[in-house]
Amino acid sequence: MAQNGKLAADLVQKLERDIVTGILKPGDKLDERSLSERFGVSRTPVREALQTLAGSGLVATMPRRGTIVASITVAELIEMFEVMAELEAMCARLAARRMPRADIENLIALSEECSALQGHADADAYYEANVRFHEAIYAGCRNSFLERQTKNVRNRLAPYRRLQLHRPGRVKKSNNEHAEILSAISNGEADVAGKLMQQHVAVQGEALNDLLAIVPRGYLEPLAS
Amino acid sequence: MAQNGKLAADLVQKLERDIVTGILKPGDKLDERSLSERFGVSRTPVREALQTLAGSGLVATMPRRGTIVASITVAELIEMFEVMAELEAMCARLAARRMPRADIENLIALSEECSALQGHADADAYYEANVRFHEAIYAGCRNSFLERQTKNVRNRLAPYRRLQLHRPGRVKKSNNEHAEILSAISNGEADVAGKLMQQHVAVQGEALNDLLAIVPRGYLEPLAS
DNA sequence: AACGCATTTCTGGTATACAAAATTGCATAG
DNA sequence: CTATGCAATTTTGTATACCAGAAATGCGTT
Repeated sequence: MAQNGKLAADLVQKLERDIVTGILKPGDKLDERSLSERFGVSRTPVREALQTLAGSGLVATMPRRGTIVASITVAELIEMFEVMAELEAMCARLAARRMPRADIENLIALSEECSALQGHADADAYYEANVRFHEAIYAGCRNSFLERQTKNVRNRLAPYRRLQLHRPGRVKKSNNEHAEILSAISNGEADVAGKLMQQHVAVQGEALNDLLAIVPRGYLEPLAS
Repeated sequence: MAQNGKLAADLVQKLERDIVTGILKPGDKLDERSLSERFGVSRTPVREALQTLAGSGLVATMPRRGTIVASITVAELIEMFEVMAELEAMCARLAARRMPRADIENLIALSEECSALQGHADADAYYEANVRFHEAIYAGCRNSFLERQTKNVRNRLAPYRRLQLHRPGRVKKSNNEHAEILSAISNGEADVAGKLMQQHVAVQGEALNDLLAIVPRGYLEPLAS
């Protein structure tokens, strides 16, 4: 997609990984000089990388004020989850119609992987398995543009989605929903799969309040923006 | 969003406009030096601008091979229209639920503007009115993230959508569909509005063949990519 | 002691210079 | 006459130097 030079491309990947995995948190400052020293390159590729990341929305740069890991407002968080739910629903609908049998078998395996990690102490392990399950469905929609678009929004929401796991009972409920979605896809029930996925991903009602309650300070912009 | 320096931001706007309005066509080469001379700036802001445009997908840059106005494959074209239809459908669904009365009045005016330009000689005039009608619905969904996302995909499809108008009979059919969509939104029938919009935007069956038939060479990448 | 203004310093924005890679054209050989 | 390979030129990628604007700090005044 956004192919820059080799150095810049490397930086994009590294920074992206650090943001998505939570090493870099929303609001963290990304100083050009320190980054260039840390990676042993000049400021130019660093700027190109930040530019690319700004394009995909993972970082925000204010003119003359520097670049930070994107932190969003509560309103944007709600908006993005609303869109995310609908994008994933579309993936599920299309997957129900298009996913080959072999890939569905694989999806079953990924679902079982999630179940196996249900009570696991390491929340990250479940998170990763969960990501693989969802990505398998993205791939199943057989629309690589939709797949990229969906992954992009998911990346931007990653810091916030990660928080949801820590809510007690969430993992078990999530697994049950996976099973239902899987069944709908397997039976080719497109609309059912879409609706279930939409509800699975959407954050509404109490769940939204719970999420907002555990978002650390700095993850969200103050109201005065 | 992607706030770069003043010069770069200007360039982004200008180039974006030229691409969306068709002055720059898919496959056109964007030489850094000529652009910098033409706009009277150095290569740095030009590169930043191209970087940003690459992020939004309007241009494609291959390492050491330069930047061109993005030209897509037939497969991508189909994929993008599929997603576009669904994004606009979501806008319409939400607009049916959330659009204030005053804005609906405005939407009616825009619809009439489209109708008035139906037989007009200047196809571009209708195209612009059509864009305003659709954008009013994007705004009506009251989800600015969805609005941005939808506009982004529409921009990328602009060079191809523009071609559709030239198909005889299309404009009249389009106007009838507008009226139906408008009515559904006005009555708060979310699912109906969504379904109608999805069908209005989707390019399928014969319409797809017609579109592909009039796409000029260079607008689509050769199969060997 | 506190508030406001000026100066300094730090960081981002722009320009330019340099290096590396790719394309193109010419020359030579088959 | 054509094809292949080498060289020259063009163009991108990276580094560095310079400039401008914003934040921070310190001094003076009230």
